[in-house]
Amino acid sequence: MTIDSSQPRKNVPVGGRPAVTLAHVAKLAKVSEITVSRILRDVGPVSRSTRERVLAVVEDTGYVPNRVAGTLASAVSNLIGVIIPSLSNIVFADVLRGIDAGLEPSGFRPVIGITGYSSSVEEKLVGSLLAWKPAAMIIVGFDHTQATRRRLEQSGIRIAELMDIDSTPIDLAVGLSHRSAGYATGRHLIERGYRRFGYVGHDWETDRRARLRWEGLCQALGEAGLTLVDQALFDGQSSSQAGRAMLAALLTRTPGLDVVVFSNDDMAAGGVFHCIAAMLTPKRDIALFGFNGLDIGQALPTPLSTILSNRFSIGRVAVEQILSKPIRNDVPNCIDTGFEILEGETA
Amino acid sequence: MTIDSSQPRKNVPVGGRPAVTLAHVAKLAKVSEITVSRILRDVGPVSRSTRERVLAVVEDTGYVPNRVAGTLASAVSNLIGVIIPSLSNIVFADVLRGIDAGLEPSGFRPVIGITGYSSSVEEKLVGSLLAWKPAAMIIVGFDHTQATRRRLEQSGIRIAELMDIDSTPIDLAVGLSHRSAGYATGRHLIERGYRRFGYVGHDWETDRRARLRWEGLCQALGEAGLTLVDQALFDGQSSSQAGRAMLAALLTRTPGLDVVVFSNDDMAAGGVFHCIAAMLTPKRDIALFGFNGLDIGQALPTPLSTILSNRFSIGRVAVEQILSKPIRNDVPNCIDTGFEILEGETA
DNA sequence: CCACGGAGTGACAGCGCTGTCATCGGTTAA
DNA sequence: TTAACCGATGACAGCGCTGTCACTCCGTGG
Repeated sequence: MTIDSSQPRKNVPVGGRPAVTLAHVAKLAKVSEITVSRILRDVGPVSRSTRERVLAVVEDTGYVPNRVAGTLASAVSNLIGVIIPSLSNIVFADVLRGIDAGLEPSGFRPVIGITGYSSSVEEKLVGSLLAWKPAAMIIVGFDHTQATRRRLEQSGIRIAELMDIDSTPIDLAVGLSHRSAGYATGRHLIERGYRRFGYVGHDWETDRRARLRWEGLCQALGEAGLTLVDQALFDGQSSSQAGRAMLAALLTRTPGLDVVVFSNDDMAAGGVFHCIAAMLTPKRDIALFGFNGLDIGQALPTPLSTILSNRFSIGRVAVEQILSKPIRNDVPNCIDTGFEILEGETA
Repeated sequence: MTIDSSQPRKNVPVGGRPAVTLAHVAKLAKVSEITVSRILRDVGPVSRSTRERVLAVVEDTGYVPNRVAGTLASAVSNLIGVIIPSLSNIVFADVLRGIDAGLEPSGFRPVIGITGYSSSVEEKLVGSLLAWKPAAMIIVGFDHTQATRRRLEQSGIRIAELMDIDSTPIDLAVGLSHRSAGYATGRHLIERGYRRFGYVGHDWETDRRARLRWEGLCQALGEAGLTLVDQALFDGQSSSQAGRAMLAALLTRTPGLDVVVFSNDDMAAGGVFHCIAAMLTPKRDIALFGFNGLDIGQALPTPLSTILSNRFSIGRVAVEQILSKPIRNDVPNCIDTGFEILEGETA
């Protein structure tokens, strides 16, 4: 079964044959285009016999519906814009997994953009993704430029801002309170008897959430009449290597610390490695505490004491919310996916 | 400056105001639509004054071009379909990063699909991504169903198959020879004097590349008159936890091994953790070797001996190839991104 | 026997943009 | 002076699909 290509057509992939269109299928099945369209979308009444005949032709020709045309005609897209800061950090990969998992049954597809923590890149990405008329937009964080925020608001589509519920979203926020998580870390460690706190972190200009946790921690310490004795901040993105180096530096500079809180598990794993290399036993010699609950932390010789953030859920819940209600909330809505202290063996 | 919405229009996002269109901008700037289009795409001759006037209106109205319509009209899309098996494995996240990095300057956007290592899911994804008429398709691996392969071939667009150059691609393959990497592992370890080899792996029904490396390893051993003394395969995806448990099991079952090769760094890191917990010194008591060259392996107390695969490059090179030449190669082309032995301190 | 309703189908007009060809002054070379 | 030419602009016809409305049958109930 071949395609009539007598009429001139544009629909020719750069190096290939003309693509099969609805019109071709309709002609071959001797029905109108709209009938084929109805059958493929499973809407409206169609007789069994016509349906079967048409589906046979579709099968034969290998027809692939053109969603670009379909979206233009119906103004209903099955794309979801997704903007994340980075893929180097497994946390965002987890969120993306959750998004994909939530999207999977619905047939929606994520179009992604990676900002590299730059809000000007984010602004460009928002424009370029919005140009595809996505059904919704999912974006990590709240650090948008004025223009970004305006565009998102004006788009009219549903917007989910993820990770964080410490600010007011445009439409929907899904995440956890990083300030509370930091506070809980402080309370937990104080209750376990630690008093001389150190902190090892990474660049928090780009990681506002790490900073929020730090603030929560300081608040808990303050309420207990304690302070952070010393801290070492790595000037760059988090990594195990950085955590290892920073802990080494901190312990040299300020001996006598009880416990060191890390900005996240990557950094904390580095801390554990430093201890092993320096013949220090975590907890007995120095307690260590992370954030995120990554697999790697739990596989360490001494499982890391940390806080589990439900990254996967954050992505998934956001998608479920968005798909379940195509119009925005009247008032911005925050969904708390919570966190959980993992006792571990390092604190 | 407001939009004339007297005419009936469909272009109304589910809960919002009508969107600004080219026609609006054209009317406000008192030029034809095509002129606005030309200005925005920066094609054809346009006088300085018109350009400025139009751009001012664009700015004022916050006009966002509709790429859906543009793509339909011009048959030129700026989407790239990307299909990967998983995001839990940082390796694929790295490839995706490379893809994004390569795409970044060009304005192309990746639309992603995750198969979960299922080729029937892959088949569905290929259909659903092809429906968006992407400019090209990037897909990890060679394990496609017949139907998937046919569709990809017929699409006419450029197709890059990543990670692996041990098979013949449809159009372009970018990756490394996993068989060679396995072989190189074997040679390297034999040269260093190891003789009693063990292997710890994960489910290789789903990870064909791990199996290729294993085959290469066995070949090297065979050529040297050696064999794999014993191996432990974890029945599931790779993880540090699995590597730790499997190494423990293997060493109990078969004492006296010189060296254990792991299916990848995640597994090998678990092996290092087991050694630490069991008071074994890597290399002195038992040598360990991984694959991938992940950051985590290098941050370990004893840096992992492993092979660096250039995941980021794989993604990036694939994109560069695809963008530099919009039509397929006459004969399938393989690009070897190579690998590099990282000596480390565990073997 | 006729009106009525619903199942099954199609004609037609766009969706918002771009490719193509035409138009219209004004400048340059002959 | 005239033809050729170029820069600047626009008219128009789609791209492939779907929303809308209309039409044709049939079976049913009054």
